[in-house]
Amino acid sequence: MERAEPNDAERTDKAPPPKDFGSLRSLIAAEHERLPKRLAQVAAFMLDNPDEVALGTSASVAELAKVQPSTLVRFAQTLGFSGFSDLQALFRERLRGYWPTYGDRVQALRSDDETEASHRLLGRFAETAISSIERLRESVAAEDIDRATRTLAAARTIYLLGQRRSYPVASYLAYAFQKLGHPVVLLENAAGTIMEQAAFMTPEDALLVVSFTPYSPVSVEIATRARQAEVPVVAVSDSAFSPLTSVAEVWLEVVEADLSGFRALSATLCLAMTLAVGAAEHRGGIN
Amino acid sequence: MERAEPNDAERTDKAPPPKDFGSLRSLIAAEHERLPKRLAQVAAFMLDNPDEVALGTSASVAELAKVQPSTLVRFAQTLGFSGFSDLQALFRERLRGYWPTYGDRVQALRSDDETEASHRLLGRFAETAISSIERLRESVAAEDIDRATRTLAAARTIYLLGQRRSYPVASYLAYAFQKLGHPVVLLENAAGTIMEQAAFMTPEDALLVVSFTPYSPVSVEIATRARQAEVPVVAVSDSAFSPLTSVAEVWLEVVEADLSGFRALSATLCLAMTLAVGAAEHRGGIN
DNA sequence: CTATAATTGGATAAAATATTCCATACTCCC
DNA sequence: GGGAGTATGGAATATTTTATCCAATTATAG
Repeated sequence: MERAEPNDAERTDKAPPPKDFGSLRSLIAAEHERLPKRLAQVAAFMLDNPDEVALGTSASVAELAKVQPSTLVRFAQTLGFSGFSDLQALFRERLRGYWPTYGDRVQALRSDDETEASHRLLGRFAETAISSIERLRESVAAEDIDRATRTLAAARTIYLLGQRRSYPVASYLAYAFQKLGHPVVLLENAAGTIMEQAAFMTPEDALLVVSFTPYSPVSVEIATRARQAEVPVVAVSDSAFSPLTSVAEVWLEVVEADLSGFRALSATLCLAMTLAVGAAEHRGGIN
Repeated sequence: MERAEPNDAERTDKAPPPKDFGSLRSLIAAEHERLPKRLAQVAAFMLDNPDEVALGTSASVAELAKVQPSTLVRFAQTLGFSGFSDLQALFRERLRGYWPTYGDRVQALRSDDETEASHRLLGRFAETAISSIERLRESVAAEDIDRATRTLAAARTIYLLGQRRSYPVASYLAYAFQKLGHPVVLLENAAGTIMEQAAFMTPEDALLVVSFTPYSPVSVEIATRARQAEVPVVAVSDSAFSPLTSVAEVWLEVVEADLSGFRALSATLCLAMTLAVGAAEHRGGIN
């Protein structure tokens, strides 16, 4: 019987702070009206300028919101945080891709019952895939896609190259281009004849190479030779480091989120489809 | 005549620092090779973890990059910045407006409709993929995933089967299981020996078959024989009408949204990853 | 193999930043 | 209009974070 006010849901100093940005945002919106003037002002500012709150300092945010830094701290404490920094952490989390680390996920998996865990796992992969795709959409330049699809559309035969993790992408592209009626060769190392196959490329063709860290030496070698033979090269890769960036005419970046040490392909396949269909459209249209 | 070294393009302490994230990134990539070990390590880390650099402190970044904070400062100074903070400012600038990209959006919209069309195409594929993934998450039963992963985990060797459009999925699964340390055989029709390969399956193994309409006769045939030989069969398919549903012990449904006659694989790959990692979890952890 | 230069790690100083505290101003009720 | 309770601004303080410096190590040239 220690609680003084069990009757009302009034927010007190001891209320627990939100744990994710979504809840925080709802909370700020809800509290906005019942807060005193300056604090309400802060609430409004934070809802309107989340990036500023995430990236600024207490002083810079205070200045833009036209309040004192101490008011920010008070505001955060009113919401249940220990200070401005804790609140800011949630704003920053939103900016970060925020994919939970593997360690966190294992805990989540082990804690609940097994069946539940399986579904959670799917949920995690789903979320990760969605983030990667959204990131792709924002980061890839329209111009690059356009140049890539034009290059491919102009090719007599498209040579596809992808080893290891990139192989599924290459094989999907082979399927797609084939279905779209574009002559295509999927370079494979099955019989160890990949270099010989690659030697058939001419400047009228094009090479579409997909490669991620750690870069397959074979892919790099073939791409380099293609460049020397003046074969147009389009590269899909995951980092500015890729040795491919220097040999490719067009270079498209896809960053897939890392989960448990290996990465998905959802975003990469999205880009792959875009390239295939985009090239077909340039070539004379499929619709 | 103040400049001491007008002759060479060597990067000195007085070289002007980049002014936007793009140039910075190129610069880091370019310098990477000629930098000493630790500084190169920092360069690599920064290209791979831009979010971390933007949001972390020098100490946290240093820890993740496995260097000393002072090394970060030195790195920044080598690039022409006054310190780590200045360099970090560019990383933060990129993050600001990461979600709503006003500047980029304007850029994307400018110039001809041609380039815009390309970007639209990507946007459409992205949305399609996302909705497929979300549907997958809602429609798949946790119990089915659990049964599927258990079945796979129990298998001595996992046989993978996927033709045509499903082939990239099968090859991705082969890669994933291999990396997770689970013996796996990817059934391929390269030399026309696929039936013979499939005949090696025993009840201690398992068959994971991926097949979509129109169903490949070969896949159905192999799955049916596997069933007769009492080999556990896990099927991934897109409709309850699939001939696989009757022969499989566990059957998982994935419906990929259709876009101008083209179906993606994003959701299917999501499920594939879940199966691979889920099975590894059951088997006793992947790390 | 030695000498010299370059690079690195870690401690320490400097700066920036967040939080607390308190006097003052404001508001609401009597 | 006066007084209790609350809110606010701003300075002082505590904390965190960054930058500098130097000794130890490693690489390089002779």
